[in-house]
Amino acid sequence: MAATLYVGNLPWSTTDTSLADAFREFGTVHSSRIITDKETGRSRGFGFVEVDDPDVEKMISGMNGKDFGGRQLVVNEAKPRQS
DNA sequence: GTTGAGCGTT
Repeated sequence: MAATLYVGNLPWSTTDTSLADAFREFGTVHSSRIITDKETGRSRGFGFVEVDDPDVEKMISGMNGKDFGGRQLVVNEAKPRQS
C-alpha cells in the first residue's frame, strides 16, 4: 500500500526527483510530484509524495520541520482528493 | 532574473 503526503514550504527550485531523494532517506518513496502553476508552469512551492504506509509516521516525524534547500519542510498527511 | 500561504492530475 501507499499513502500520500503533503509537502509545503518548498524552494522554487525543488523538483520531484530532489523531493523523492530527500524522503527516500527516511522510508520508501513510491512516487513524488511537485505542483506547478498551470499558467506559468513554475513550481507553486509545494508538492505530494507517495510513500509506503508503514513508513508514513517516520517520514513525517523525520522530514517535517527539516531543513531542505534552505527552507523548513512542512510535511503532513495529504487530504484525500477523492473518496 | 519576481513570489511564499497552501492540499495535486491523469
